[in-house]
Amino acid sequence: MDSREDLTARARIRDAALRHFGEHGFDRATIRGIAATAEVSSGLVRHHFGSKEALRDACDAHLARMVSEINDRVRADPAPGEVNYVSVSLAAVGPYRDYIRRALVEGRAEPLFDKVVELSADWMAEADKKRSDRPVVTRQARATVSTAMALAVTMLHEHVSRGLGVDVFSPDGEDLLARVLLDLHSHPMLSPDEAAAMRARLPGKPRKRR
Amino acid sequence: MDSREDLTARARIRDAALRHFGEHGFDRATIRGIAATAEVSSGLVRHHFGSKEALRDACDAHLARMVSEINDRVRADPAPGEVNYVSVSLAAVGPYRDYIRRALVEGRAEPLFDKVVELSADWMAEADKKRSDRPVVTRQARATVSTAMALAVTMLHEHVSRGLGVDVFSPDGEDLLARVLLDLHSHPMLSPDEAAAMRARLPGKPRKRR
DNA sequence: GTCTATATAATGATAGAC
DNA sequence: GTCTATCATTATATAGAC
Repeated sequence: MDSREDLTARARIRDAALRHFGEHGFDRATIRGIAATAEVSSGLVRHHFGSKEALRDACDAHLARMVSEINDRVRADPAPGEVNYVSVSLAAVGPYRDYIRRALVEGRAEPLFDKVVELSADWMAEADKKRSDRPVVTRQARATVSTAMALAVTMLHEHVSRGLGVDVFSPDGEDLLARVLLDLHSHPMLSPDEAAAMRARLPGKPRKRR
Repeated sequence: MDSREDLTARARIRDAALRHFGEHGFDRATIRGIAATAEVSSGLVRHHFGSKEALRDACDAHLARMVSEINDRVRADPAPGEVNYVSVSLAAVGPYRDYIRRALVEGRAEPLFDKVVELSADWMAEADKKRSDRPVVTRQARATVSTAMALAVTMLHEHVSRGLGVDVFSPDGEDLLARVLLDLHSHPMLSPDEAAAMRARLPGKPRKRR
């Protein structure tokens, strides 16, 4: 959260909003509470942002900017074939995790999701080179679903933590999670033959690549 | 939603609450709105459930009962090696999709999640028989993460729909999604060697199975 | 840019009649 | 079991002073 104490009031309000929205959700969070955290009056919040909705929009926009920067940094980074492209992004985005989680399930923060899909597609393009059979669906489609799956653990972290017996955001949890993901990602649920058979049994007419 | 018109007022309120909570979220949903949908007075809601929170608890409990029934039905069903165990559950639970989605991301509806994990673990036990190498993590752990991933598309359906270019809950979307999942599940992201190499590079000390 | 004070509107909870 | 009426709280939005 920019960690400096001498931020403009506007920035302090925005950061406070990010925290409150993340912690309590948009509805439960109050302008007064945000103002208190930012150490300003509720009137000033209105002066700068106009309304609660607009304040949320400002939060989304700020996050999108940040994600763009992270995106560039990850791309520049030479770390090859890292499955953890999502973990990396999420780590960088750490303090905003709660906010992002809520935003995503509410269908907001589109630029954020789409950036991660791009990243995933890049990685997948590499993997596709080693692949013998031609994919039956576009890379974009596979990257999208793959991204959703990669975000699932974060989205459902309470349940995953319960199932794993350890908080997934703790060091132990991260370690265990990494091992689980490694196992899952190296052991396909279906053989190519099984997949083909199931695909043949699909109700819809055979369709074009989309 | 039990679809009968002649339900007890209590049941009508509960069903209306399920819809309102799902559509608008718990905070935004109002007792008055729920009462209106159920065609009763707001006073009666209080009479039957005491408070908004208690009403939500009743919704969760009702859903848990339903899921248990679905669970039993799926288990009894001879459909073998169906990847779609989640789709099946979700289809049966269709009208409550929005409610479930919100409940899950808020860390609620534990019994629901845990039941699906059980189902997933059962299916995985079958798959493990065909497996040569010994998994490095418990089946419970793998089933948990796997379940979270399987639920991801539902959780993030707006974003997935946007990425796919088609509503995932439409017939076309379901068809495309099925093909994507088939492709993803039959093409591991990592080879066993790669996975082993990455596991070796993991920071934590090698750990016991958990 | 920043504050205080107030208007206005909803909502959850409650009490009590039928 | 069901309703009407009302209270008390809380939050956003607003207006205007410094």
